[in-house]
Amino acid sequence: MAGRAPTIADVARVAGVSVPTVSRVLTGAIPVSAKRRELVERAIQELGYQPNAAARALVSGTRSMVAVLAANTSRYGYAKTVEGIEEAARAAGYMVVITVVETAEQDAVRTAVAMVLSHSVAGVIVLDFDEPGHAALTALPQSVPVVVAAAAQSRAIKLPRAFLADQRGAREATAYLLGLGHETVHHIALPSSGRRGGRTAGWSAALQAAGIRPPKHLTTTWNPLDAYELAKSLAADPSVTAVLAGNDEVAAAVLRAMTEQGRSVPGDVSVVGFDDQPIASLVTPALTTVAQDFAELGRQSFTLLERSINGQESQQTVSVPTQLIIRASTGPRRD
Amino acid sequence: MAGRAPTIADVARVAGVSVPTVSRVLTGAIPVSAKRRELVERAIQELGYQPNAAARALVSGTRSMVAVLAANTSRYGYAKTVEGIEEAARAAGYMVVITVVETAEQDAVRTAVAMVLSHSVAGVIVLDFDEPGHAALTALPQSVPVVVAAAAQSRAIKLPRAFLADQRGAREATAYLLGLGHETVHHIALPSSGRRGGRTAGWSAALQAAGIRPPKHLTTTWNPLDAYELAKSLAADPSVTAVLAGNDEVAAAVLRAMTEQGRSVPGDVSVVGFDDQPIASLVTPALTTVAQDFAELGRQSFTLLERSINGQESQQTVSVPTQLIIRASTGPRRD
DNA sequence: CTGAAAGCGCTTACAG
DNA sequence: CTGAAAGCGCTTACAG
Repeated sequence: MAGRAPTIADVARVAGVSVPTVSRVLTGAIPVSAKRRELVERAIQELGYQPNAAARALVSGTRSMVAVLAANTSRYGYAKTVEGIEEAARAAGYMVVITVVETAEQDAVRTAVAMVLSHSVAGVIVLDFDEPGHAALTALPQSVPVVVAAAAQSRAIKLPRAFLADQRGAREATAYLLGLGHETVHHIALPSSGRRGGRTAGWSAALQAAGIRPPKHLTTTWNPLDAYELAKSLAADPSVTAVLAGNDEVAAAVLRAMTEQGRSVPGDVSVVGFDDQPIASLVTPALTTVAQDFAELGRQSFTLLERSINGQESQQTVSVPTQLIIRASTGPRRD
Repeated sequence: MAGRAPTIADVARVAGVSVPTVSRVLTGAIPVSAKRRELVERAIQELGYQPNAAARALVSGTRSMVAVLAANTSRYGYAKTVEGIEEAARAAGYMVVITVVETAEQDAVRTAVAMVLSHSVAGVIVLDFDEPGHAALTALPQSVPVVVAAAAQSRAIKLPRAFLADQRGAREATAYLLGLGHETVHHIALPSSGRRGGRTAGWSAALQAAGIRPPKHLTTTWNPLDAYELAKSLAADPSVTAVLAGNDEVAAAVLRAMTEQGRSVPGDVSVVGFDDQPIASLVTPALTTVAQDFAELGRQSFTLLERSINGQESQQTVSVPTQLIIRASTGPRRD
């Protein structure tokens, strides 16, 4: 393309000072006379000089990138978390590099981790939302600061962690449904990284607290069509009057399956989603859902990482609350 | 954290060879005897050595990162495009670093561009979906390979470009609606980077080809609630019998506004979305929509970028086709 | 095929 | 406050 980018030596030459002097005005640590400082600044302007991050990282160990390791980057919760990380990182002067870990298989995990490690990042945030994410977590060496962003508390790993209080959210939503007079609440879970996701645990806890034996929960994939098939079996069962879905898409699938089966929502059955995606208020009926602030999860994760990078250990775990948003898909049990 | 990462010098020492020899087995360009190669490989294994990408980039100019500049990373089309880019980049051995350009204001744009430039990336892909993206495009210097991923053809900028054939998709969808007997088609557009987005242009062209004067189109924001407000005004107008929405979320808003107004879909009004997000088949009625393959757009963009990086200029523009998916939200005009 | 030397663009002690 | 020197971890000619 065009000529090579200007270097610090070019700036020094134009400004008529030494290379270290330019470096000093750049880093700002060591004092430089006002006169030379101005000369240097002018030269930088004139040449459109940009410091070379690679050289800088090489010599000073100053890292200006953080990596995020995730199994996916486009699904709502994942994308929003990445967005929050990027926002906080950018505000702090870091760039974010993303690497997806497609599966939990050793090869995929190793390749991803090796890539990240070779790029001398300041730290890495792992989206421990699923098996691949969790596998990546365990494959990371101690040599780099790591924080985990999780969709649930749990896991014994000793690492700073930000998590969504989805267990509590599920408990509250379930209790709310029970309070509406439903005799039990059915649950369709999403695949998760734990033996049992936080939402499923919260749902189960709420039922048990009410003295109700949790019905067997169903587990679906990330493909809403699979959720739809599962939902049809629920729709065929007249004892099902309240459903807690793993996320809003699953909830939409339930809405549709119920409607097709001639069961009205919320007249015959109440449905609660998870996430509060933008579409949640637009489906018919508008979805009651447990709002999760993924962007905040991302921001908090970065804050934790920044602390770790700076050697401040401080608070190890931060929880991001959920909020039950009641709309039109839930109502009292009809006798 | 732990001790410093092993360097090429450590590997050389353990293997009992010189540093350049290690480098040679690493890069693979220059032949090395089988014996030493094996010694080196064993040492690499033993030490868990990872080449330092910064040092490598510094000396050889070998870049292993590509940047994506975008106004947003979490909305469906944006996130899917990034996903496609990441997938293709990873397969080719590149990492992707993302930077969001929040607004088209000079400050935001400059900061983002400077960040990217200082990180010696091999190239950059700009998501020219909106004003900030477009501003970033014009702020990028000639010194780095750039390709544009766009939601529409257009723009005179002389750069390799992959674009979604959304103009054609909108034209087909509009013609389909007209073929159903609707006298005209109304349109709610999303904000776009052009004076007039591809979808709007395609819609307008189809109407004109049929000798129909396009009604004034409405423009909404990315917030589905705004689309919902707009949709209410359309719902109140009995002459509206067919609506082409800017994307599936807008279409969901239209569905809801119509239903609330007592106008049935598709009995009274037909609605077509754009994107075919997973939720499209789950809303009620299932949405007829123009499917757009954003992931493919991302992959194609990367392929173009890779060519540019390797100095092969070849084909400058690639178009990713859309596909009209007919479901239940559209039907013949009822008299 | 292999090693000693030079150098990528920067920052950090070291002497003034 | 400032410049000459050394060195970060690598790769690329240069000589063998």
